[in-house]
Amino acid sequence: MKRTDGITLSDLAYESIRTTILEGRLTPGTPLSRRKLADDLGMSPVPVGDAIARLETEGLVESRPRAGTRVRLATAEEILGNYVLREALETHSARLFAESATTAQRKNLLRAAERLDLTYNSLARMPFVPPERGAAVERQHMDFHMLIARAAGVPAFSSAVERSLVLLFNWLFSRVPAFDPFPERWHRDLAEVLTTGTPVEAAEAMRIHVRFRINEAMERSKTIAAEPARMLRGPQRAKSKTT
Amino acid sequence: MKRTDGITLSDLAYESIRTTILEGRLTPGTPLSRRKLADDLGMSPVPVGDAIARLETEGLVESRPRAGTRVRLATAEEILGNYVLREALETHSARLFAESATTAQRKNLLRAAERLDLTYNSLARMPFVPPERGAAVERQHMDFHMLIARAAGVPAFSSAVERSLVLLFNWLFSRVPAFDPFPERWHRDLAEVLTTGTPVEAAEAMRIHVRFRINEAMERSKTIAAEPARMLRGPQRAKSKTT
DNA sequence: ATCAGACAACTGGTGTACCAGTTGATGGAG
DNA sequence: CTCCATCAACTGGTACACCAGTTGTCTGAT
Repeated sequence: MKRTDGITLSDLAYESIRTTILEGRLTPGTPLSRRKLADDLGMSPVPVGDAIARLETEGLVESRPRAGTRVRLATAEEILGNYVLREALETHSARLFAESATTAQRKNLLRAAERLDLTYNSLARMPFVPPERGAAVERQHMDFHMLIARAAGVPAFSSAVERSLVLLFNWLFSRVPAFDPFPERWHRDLAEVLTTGTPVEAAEAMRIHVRFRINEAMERSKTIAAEPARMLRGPQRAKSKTT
Repeated sequence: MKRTDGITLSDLAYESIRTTILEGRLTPGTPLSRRKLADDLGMSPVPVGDAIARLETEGLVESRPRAGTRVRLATAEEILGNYVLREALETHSARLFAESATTAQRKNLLRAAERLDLTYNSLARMPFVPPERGAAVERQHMDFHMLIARAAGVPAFSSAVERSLVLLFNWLFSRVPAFDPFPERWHRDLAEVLTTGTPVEAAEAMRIHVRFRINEAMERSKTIAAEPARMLRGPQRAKSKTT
């Protein structure tokens, strides 16, 4: 997984592009030119192409062989599929946390939950949420979940959780304006079960948490499906000649 | 994830190398030369390097920047970490199967379980298991688990399960001689719970199944840890000069 | 004004060349 | 005989060049 040795240019390009996308500074649909990126990063197109290939397997980017590469927004099916995956990973994550998190980790989680709920509640009171603010809070939300996943101390596991979350939150915060109201103590209640409940209770609490988001996301996807398609994929040419 | 368009040479190389490893025809420790592979496949080293990079993120291959690439055997920690991931994925897989598999899928699973147990039992009676045979049965075992995972019909999910299984079974069937005795009806019993039990029962049955393998694998890793290291990683040079 | 057709610019994929770093064998010193 | 410094051969990473395919625009006919 991780290069044990010094980092390569390809790694550098990968990290750079990835964080740029994750921070929302590169919105879905934006075309990415291998050569342009190479110029910006001061390297040749080859390592950039390598990095893009990696991002493609992560689903963050879509590249059609000779027609360009763009930042990708997952399809509704994909998000749904990803949720299935996420339910598997996060319920287990919650179970492990309840089983074996240290007291320090539990305290930490409770604090993070409190902060997160505060943020969401303040957002809910705002008439309009600027995009950067929305992206920032989704990132905070993601960090909350990663706090739980990382507590197990198993990199293979937490990185799998991360991949799943990245796909989702990238999708979520690409369409920030409408924040569905969250329950006032949504994350605090969850954190409380995780820190004081049994592993099974923790897993079930997380399952409910995740499913709440599924429904919300699918609800949104309906509104979305029709409208931004034109922006995301370039027009398809039918065919050339009849003869 | 999947190239929507026609396949590239890089894809071809990836598939080729991957299946070769998975079928056990390329055992861990085998050095892979980008150029040699390129010659064999009739292409240039570039797409091969691309393929190798992808295999590296999967953990099937390890490449040190200018010192060669070899087929990789996961470390014991990694296998343990992977098992955590697998427990998450497979218990959910079992739950989903119990919830929503069709009757055809259920029948299919029962039949596969029967065949698999038969194979394992016949293997257990053999005084010596030839490596190819061992690899073949592990592949059959993997197919059994994939049958469950694929029933959900969610590619993102089943491919995650597959990645996890690949890492594990690649490890398992690289060391075939010692087959721990499995319970006579090990998989048949599991399949029965999955097809007739409640989702929760199915998940728990799978959890036990997976944990059985964890213990077995960790037991083995002790015997292994000391011995094959020399074969897997080349000797490290200390340093050059004292001056 | 509309639209089919053509075209120039650009895209990603790949072949070739080159580089610095690593390796394992070799040969000489003790 | 043992050991270590040396070195030729090979490795993966990267740059550069080139290609076929796609795109969006611009043109000219209707």
